[in-house]
Amino acid sequence: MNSDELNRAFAALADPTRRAILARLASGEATVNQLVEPFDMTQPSISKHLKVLEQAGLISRGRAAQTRPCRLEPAPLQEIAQWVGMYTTLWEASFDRLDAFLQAPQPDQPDQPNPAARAPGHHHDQQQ
Amino acid sequence: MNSDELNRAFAALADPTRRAILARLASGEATVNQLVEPFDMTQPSISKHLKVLEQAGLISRGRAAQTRPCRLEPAPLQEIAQWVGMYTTLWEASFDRLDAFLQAPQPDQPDQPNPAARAPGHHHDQQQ
DNA sequence: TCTGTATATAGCTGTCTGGCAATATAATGA
DNA sequence: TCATTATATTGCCAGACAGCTATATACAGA
Repeated sequence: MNSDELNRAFAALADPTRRAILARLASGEATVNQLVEPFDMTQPSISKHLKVLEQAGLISRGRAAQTRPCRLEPAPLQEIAQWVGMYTTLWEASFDRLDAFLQAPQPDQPDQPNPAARAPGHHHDQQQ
Repeated sequence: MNSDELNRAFAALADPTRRAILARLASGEATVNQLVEPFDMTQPSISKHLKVLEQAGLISRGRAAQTRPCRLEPAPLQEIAQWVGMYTTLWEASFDRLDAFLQAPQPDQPDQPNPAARAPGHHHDQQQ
C-alpha cells in the first residue's frame, strides 16, 4: 500500500482513454495497433498512454515477433480495492450506527489507515 | 458510473495530501484549519485541495459560525469500488479458469464494462 | 463599528500532461 | 541486404496543476 504506487495508479485511471484500454484488455491481450484502432487518436498518443499504464503497473508487455502484446495486471487494482475498502464502513454502517462510526477510531494515518476494517463482519478492533 | 465523475474522483485521489485529508475526515468532520494543521503546507494550498475534493463530490461543506466544516461523502468511493469490482474476476478466478476468463466476454465497452460480474459467486452470465 | 479569526480568491511560477507530426528503432520476410 | 510492419521516441504546444505570497471576504464578539 505504498503511496507512490497509489498515486500512479489513481492518476493513470483518471483518464477515460486509459480506462477504456484496460476494459479492452480485460477481455484478453492486445497489440498496440489493436488498441489504437477503436480510438480516434494517433498511435504515439496511445503508446504514451500505455507507458503511463505500464509505469503504474496496470499492464505489462511481452514480445511476439514484432508486436508487443499488452496484458492487464490486476495488482494495482487490488491495491485500490483494498484502499477503498477502508472506507466501506462509512456506507456499510447502518443508519443508527453511523454516528458511532464517525466517532470511532477510523482510518487516520495519512495514506495507510486501518487495514483491518474490510470484511463484511465490520469488526471494530484495530491498532493505535 | 459517469465518465466525468470517475475522472474527477480518480484525479482527486491521485494526490497523497488529498487522500490523507479523506483519511482524516473518515474519523469525523473537521474545519479547514484543523485540516491544515497536520500538514507542512499553507492554508490556501489546503483550501485548493478541498475545492478539488468537493468538485469530485468526495466531501461537502457546511457552515458553523465562521467555520466551514468538511464532511466526507462516500458516493464517489462507492462508484470507484463498483468500477474496480468489474475487474475482480481477474484475480478471483482460480488458476485453471484464468484462460477461460481471458477468452470470455469481459468488461469491454469503454468506461462501462459489464456491471453484472461482482458477487463472490462469480457467475459467468452476462449480456452481449 | 472595529478587531480578530476563519476561509477563499487572485496572481505568480515551475512542472506535468495529453495531443500532434515527424522520425527512429526493432523485428520479419523476401 | 532491403522493404515492410509494429512500436517507441522526440520535439512541440496548450492547458492543467500544486505550491507559494498577498489580499479579499465573512462572520463573531466587544
